Amino acid sequence: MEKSYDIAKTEEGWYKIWVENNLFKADNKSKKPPFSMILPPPNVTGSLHMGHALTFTIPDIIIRRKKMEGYNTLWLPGVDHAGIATQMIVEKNLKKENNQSKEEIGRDNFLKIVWDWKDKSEKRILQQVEKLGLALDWSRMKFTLSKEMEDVVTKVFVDLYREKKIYRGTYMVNYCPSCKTVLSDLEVDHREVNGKLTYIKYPLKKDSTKNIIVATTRPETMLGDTAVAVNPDDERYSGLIGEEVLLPLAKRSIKIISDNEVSREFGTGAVKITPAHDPLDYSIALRHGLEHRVVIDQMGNMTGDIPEEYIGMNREECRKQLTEKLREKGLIEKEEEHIHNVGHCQRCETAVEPNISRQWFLKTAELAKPSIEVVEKKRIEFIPEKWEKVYFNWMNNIQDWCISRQLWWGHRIPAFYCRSCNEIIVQTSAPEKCTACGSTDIIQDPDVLDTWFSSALWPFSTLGWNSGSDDFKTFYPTSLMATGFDIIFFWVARMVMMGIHFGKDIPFSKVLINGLIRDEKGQKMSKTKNNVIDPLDIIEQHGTDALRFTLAIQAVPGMDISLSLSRIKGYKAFVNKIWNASRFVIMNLKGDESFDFDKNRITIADKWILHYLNMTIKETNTLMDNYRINEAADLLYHFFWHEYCDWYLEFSKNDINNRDSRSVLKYTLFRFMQLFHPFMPFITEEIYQKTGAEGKFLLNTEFPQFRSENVFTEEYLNIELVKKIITETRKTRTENKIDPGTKLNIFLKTGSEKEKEIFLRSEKYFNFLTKSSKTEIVPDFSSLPKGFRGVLSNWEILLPFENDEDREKELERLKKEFKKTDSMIISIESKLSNENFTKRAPEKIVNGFKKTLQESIDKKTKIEKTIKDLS
RNA sequence: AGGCGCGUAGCUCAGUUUGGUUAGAGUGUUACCUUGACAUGGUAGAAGUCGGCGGUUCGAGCCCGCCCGCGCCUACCA
Repeated sequence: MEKSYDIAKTEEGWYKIWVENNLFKADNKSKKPPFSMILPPPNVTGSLHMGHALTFTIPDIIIRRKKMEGYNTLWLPGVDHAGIATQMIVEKNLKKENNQSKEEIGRDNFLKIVWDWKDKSEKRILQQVEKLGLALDWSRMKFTLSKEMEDVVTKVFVDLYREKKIYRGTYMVNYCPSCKTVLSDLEVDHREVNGKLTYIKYPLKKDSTKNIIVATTRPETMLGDTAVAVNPDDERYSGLIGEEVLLPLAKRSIKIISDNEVSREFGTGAVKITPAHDPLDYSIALRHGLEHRVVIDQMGNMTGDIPEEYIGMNREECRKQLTEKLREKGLIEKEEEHIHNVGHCQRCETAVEPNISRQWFLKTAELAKPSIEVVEKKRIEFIPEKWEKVYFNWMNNIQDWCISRQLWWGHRIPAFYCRSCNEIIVQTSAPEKCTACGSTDIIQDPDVLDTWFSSALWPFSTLGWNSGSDDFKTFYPTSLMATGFDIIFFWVARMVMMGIHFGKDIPFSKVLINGLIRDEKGQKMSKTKNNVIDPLDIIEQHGTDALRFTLAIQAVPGMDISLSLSRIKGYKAFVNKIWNASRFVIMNLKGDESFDFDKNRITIADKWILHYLNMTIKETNTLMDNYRINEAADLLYHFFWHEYCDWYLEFSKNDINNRDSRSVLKYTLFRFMQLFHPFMPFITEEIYQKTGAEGKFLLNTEFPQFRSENVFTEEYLNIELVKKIITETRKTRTENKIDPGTKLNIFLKTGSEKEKEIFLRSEKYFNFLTKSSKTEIVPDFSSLPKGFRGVLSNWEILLPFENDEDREKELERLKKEFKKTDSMIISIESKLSNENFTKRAPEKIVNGFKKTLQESIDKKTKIEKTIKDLS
């Protein structure tokens, strides 16, 4: 085996072999209990980022272990067509390369280009996903816009329409003037913007010397005003309700009305009403039967029945010019700096324009009800639980979902309109003639569905729900959905609604929520901040295993992760450590080892590690069962490095000629490879194969379980004692600057016959690890030459002085230790002298304190005596 | 405006659900060591008023209350 671990050599080969050997392939006929997950499909436009690495690694760890535990596992991969994002990119390319717009080449031609582009882009993202080593069943790979998915989407749409849950209506929606489509509420990000609050005088019609002042952040919308509203309880304006004002610049007069939704405190308490361009105004207008005047078009330019000079002008420019004009006319009372929330398009960051248009909506209230119930009843569990609240909060206030988009790339809405009689026909395939009037002049709705509509169906559409497949029967509901908190509303909530409605059951029983990946300063990663860590770079330089382990050990459920390079490097060193420890074991194996070793022929150290490993396995399983992946990773890390490598491998160097000890060495290494395999699939497989796996793969082996035959409590405690004596001896050596290479005669003293026996059984380990040429246990140090002293509870250590100068130093050190021990005794004594404590605390705790106290007192006495000796 | 979360070693973070003996990890840092698995290493250290105050308790990093600082989500105040 090579002296240092070659990442590329190991990580390149195995994935292909695993896939070729169908290791990840699910079996829908299996009698084993199923465990299934659906991969959150990455966007076809995307490239792998750290968020993916985390969201994919954690479930991979889970499913690999589940498979090893004997479950019939399925992890189904897929890719999302990502409506707006993809269309925008391809449109941009088309403009850049051919200077053409999509309208110029037409819908069909454009879509052909998108499909070509999708094929290329998909290949790239999938290659990147593969680098993570995920146990995905590629034979079941799905695409959200494939024919198969389209059939499901269409059927669902038609069914919902027939159930009257999908309807078409004219409402105020969010419109992105840049993407040129409507957006759902969720696709709008509210951001604080420094704006101006402009106070404008609207002169009264009956007496133009008087006016009512309104405050607005968007003066340009005044051209579409159809009223001014005040609160009915606002005394300042009570006499004006019902009066008319002259709308400046527009040569129209509008009424002053009253409405409870108007706040008296904000601005002047009077608000201009622009029903076509503001959601609040829209709802007030509905109540009062006000006219809608559209003055801003879908591109964000001024339009409609407005003064000539503004027509076609951009909304921001118009705001400036119009304000100037008002100022000239003396109609601006004042302008104030004003920070307010403005909706922005999530994709392109353009400020959205509230817009009235006719769109398709999904009625959500009825679907939400059972979806709330299943979480309340814990049929679906959020991990960590706190995300339930977020889910409930949204579900309880859910609004109807605007599902149509003015795009070409997506699932076309299966609605057909008769141009002769305006009949709307919703069905899975295009009608030949109108079902009402028989006309053949029929056109399909040009719009497509929100990308998230197909995503909402993902857990059952991918399993062949439509065709009643065995996959659906075997693997639905799925077991676990691992995803980020940012898409609980977008995706999780909607999957639950659709899953219950169409899948007739919850889509998954657990939702594992992971946090955000940040940089090492806790900042969000973004291209503009130039702090993005690319997982592919990390994999290239430090390996997938190191990246996976770093993510795993840091992934506290639901918490953000600050990812630092130094930490990754630290775990890369750990991977190397695993390599070298394995190298040691493998180098020492002779080929005659057996996992069926003779318990009577193994050493006390063997029993110690078997016991310790057994306990660790038990704890690991408990942690993993509770999705505490990070704690399991931490536990294994510590145990492997600081118990197995630091102690056991050192002990074992003394027992290498014992065939049964070598067997334990091989056995324990094998167990470690199994335990680590879900976290670090590559290096563990490599090492497992080197120890002679005989055609099997780690994933086919049974995950370690607690075994009662490996309980050796006494031996475990004995070695723990010897470890302490060794550490104290080493400490005495290094503290006194004894050359590490020098072999010494070491003298020990103990007050316990029992511990003396224990020690003698492990003396060889002691000699080996303390560089003792000869160890003598003596009843008394007084007849010996003076030396450095180490003190444990029941033990004393003496390392003879090389020369006399050392004595002072030694005294000083002992005094310090005396003080430390003494203060500890005082603290424990005060605790134990408290009757309340001894009476009420559990016996185990009290006894623990008592034991520690006795040990400390012993130690103190010994130090005291030693100090006297040396003085 | 509501809701959620965070504050623990120089830095980045576990541990708090279930209170219990001397609070852990990575990195950094000190001394020594090219010991035959490993210098991506070893041995032994130093380093923390667990944000502040108060309460409950025999006992609080952990439970409760208040305060300070920071972050996020939701929401139609023009």
